[in-house]
Amino acid sequence: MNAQVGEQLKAIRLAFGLSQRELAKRAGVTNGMISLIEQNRVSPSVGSLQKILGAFPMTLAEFFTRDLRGPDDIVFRAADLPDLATGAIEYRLVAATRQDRKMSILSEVYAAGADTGEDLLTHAGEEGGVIMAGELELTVAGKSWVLGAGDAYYFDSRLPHRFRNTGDVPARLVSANTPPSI
Amino acid sequence: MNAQVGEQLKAIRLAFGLSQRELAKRAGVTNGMISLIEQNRVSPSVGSLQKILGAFPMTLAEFFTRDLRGPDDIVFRAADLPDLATGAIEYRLVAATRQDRKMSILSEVYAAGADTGEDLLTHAGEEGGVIMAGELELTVAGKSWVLGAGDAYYFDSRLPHRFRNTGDVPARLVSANTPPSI
DNA sequence: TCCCTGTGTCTATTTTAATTAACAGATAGC
DNA sequence: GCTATCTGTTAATTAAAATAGACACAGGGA
Repeated sequence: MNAQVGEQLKAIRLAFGLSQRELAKRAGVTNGMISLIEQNRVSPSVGSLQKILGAFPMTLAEFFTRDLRGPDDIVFRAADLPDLATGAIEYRLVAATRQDRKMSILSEVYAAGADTGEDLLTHAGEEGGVIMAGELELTVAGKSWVLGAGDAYYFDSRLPHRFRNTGDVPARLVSANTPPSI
Repeated sequence: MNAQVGEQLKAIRLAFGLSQRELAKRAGVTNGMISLIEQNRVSPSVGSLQKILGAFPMTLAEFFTRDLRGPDDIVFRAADLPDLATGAIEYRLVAATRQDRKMSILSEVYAAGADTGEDLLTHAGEEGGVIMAGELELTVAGKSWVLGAGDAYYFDSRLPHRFRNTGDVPARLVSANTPPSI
């Protein structure tokens, strides 16, 4: 009789906005069983639990790891975003503490003249972003563009690339990359 | 009757160099039970499985995650970003034409009062974003927050969610989601 | 050879999980 | 108020998991 399983299942069910009967119907089990499990009055077989989780859908691995990563924060205040600054470039990572993120979202500020450097970046995955203010020069695979507010980019991160603020005011952008490179 | 559990337990037991009887003794269960589980002839209750794993020791989370260890355009000008607007919400998708994108990056503008609606959204994947201007109310799994410029969010897209501009000026944000939902 | 101790498997029994079908409380509509 | 429909809980029954104990096989020693 695992003391955690009941509370865990109930929390997930409520997060998905389902009633015991609704969940039971989708999972192909009885509502009574959901009730008993949530009260920790029975210890479901892993087969049954798997069947139930299938309704969300969610794997057993996700179920049992869910609260190991603490309460999954959803909202991150501007002041709380950790700054991974390297010199003249400010990188603020969204959901930095979240385990197993499928992507990284960054709020970036390039000071005037800031540059990722002559040694071009290459790494696995894809990345893209939208420029919010200022001017930013992007170089990918030998080509260069100057991007302004509202402009955007997207490319395969394996292509050698570089970002540089060629203007005289800070350049701001929001970028994302997957799988997470940070 | 989970087809994986038997093989998984057997592999771990052998990795620890234990016999069925030895494991059973340490776990406080019978050797016959270990035998039946390893043959997938029964689906152990999570309580029993937990008891057995306690002999290694190993958590349920570790048990179920163990084998989970397995010429495009680059720049898009603001004016060229296709607008997938639906009513009062403007969605501009970056790299819309790119094949097999691993994520979607969107530049969004919510007019005052704009709302994704009472029917909460749920879909596969993860999503996150950064608010650039205005105020936006985010509701996820029954909780609500009001986000301002610089604030950010990140959550599992399967959780029912909703965006709403509760302010009187347009709200701007950049969001990303993976795998692409658009 | 015989005995001992180890291995994993299997049957009959007991215990527990899961189902069925009912109950009581809350809410909405007539 | 009454009816309909939702919610979660629960007693009695059925189905399945867990136990106890026996079985067969293998490898060492004496």
